[in-house]
Amino acid sequence: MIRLVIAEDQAMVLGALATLLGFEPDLEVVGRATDGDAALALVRELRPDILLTDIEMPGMTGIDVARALASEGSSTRVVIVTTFARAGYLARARAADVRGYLLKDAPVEEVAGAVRAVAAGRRAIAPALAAMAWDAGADPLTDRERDALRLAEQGLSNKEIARRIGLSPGTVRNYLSEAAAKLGAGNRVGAGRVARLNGWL
Amino acid sequence: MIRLVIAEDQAMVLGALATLLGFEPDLEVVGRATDGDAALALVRELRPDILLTDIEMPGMTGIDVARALASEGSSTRVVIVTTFARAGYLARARAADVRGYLLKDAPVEEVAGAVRAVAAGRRAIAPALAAMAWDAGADPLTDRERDALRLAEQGLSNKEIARRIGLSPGTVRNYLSEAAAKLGAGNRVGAGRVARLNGWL
DNA sequence: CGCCGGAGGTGACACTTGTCACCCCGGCGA
DNA sequence: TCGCCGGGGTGACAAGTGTCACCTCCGGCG
Repeated sequence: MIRLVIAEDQAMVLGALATLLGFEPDLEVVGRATDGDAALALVRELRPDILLTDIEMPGMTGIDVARALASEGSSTRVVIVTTFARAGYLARARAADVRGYLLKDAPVEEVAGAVRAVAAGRRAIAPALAAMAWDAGADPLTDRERDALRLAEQGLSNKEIARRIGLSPGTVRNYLSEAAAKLGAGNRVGAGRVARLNGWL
Repeated sequence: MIRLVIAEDQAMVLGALATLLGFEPDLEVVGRATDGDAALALVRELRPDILLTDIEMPGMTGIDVARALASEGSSTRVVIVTTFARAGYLARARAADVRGYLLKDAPVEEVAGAVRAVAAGRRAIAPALAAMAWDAGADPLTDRERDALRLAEQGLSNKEIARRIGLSPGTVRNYLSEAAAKLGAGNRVGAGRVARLNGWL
């Protein structure tokens, strides 16, 4: 019997997934969470074989949870199920020792298959993802550039961004200009789009 | 027996929903679609009692489909299930004669309830949504402002936006400035954020 | 010790945006 | 007919942004 905790912020999807996976004879859903912090607590308490989690959730992301579990040597293996096919997410997931990465585009049956594969010590990466990761390359941004870009995305001016991250406005301009150049965009807005699309923000 | 077509672009969610609703004794899922155009074709062909649809899908949105059905006097009633609690979406849905509007945050059971209510001629609006629509007010943007904002969001310059929508760059500046003022933002980026958050884009 | 490299900063210049006042012109109702 | 919108446009100015060359500081490291 494979014991499973599921974390997913959309209650409807969580409920549906839990119910369907519960029908599988060899799977048992022992816990559910609707945010990252609850998921982490639940995994620590229940020590399931597998944590099946979304990435985008209130509080900790699924990747944050995976990283936390990895760093404390938890025996629970993590499978990520997410909406977004973004190369950067996959890269970060791999770094957090995530064993499975599926898209919500996939049929439900695939989830059960992936859970079994990962429980058996194998990996399960959606093929579309694997291909995309190949030709996407690594995140070219530095931490500072990422910070600046995240704020620029919200419409803040150089001056305001500078105040928030404790740099001078001129440096912020330089960073954003540099980021746009790296990402092949003409300005901060385009740079933000590209970075977000690739899962680099 | 209530006959149902479900449209939803995430195959996993579509499958889960269809399976679970199929278990309800009084509901029958007669068709599934993963994009708006397919959903419209399917509804025309099968004439179900209810179309349960997401908003954001490739091709036509769920609201577009609802509008098309309403304009051709279809007897199929539309229930929307979506991720986003955006007042503008709800307003447009109402204008398209949509009878139910739920969030994926809600538990699965609510969907069956809403489908039954709508099939019986009643309405079903998620309470959180109803409240939000109340204090959100109407979309303050003109069509031109919306067009310009949509392009500005992607990082295009005034000149490029002007070329695409056939106006002069100066006018585009005026529109974006006006839009930002209406939305209480300091610049086009902030204006884009606010508009998107409210479902006005 | 001296040098290097990277993080951060400055200043200058061109270009883009934001703001505002004002113009043109094709309806449309009085 | 007049007048008065309202959509679209112009021009000017201030502010913000993109680009680039060059500077400083500081922590390694040969």
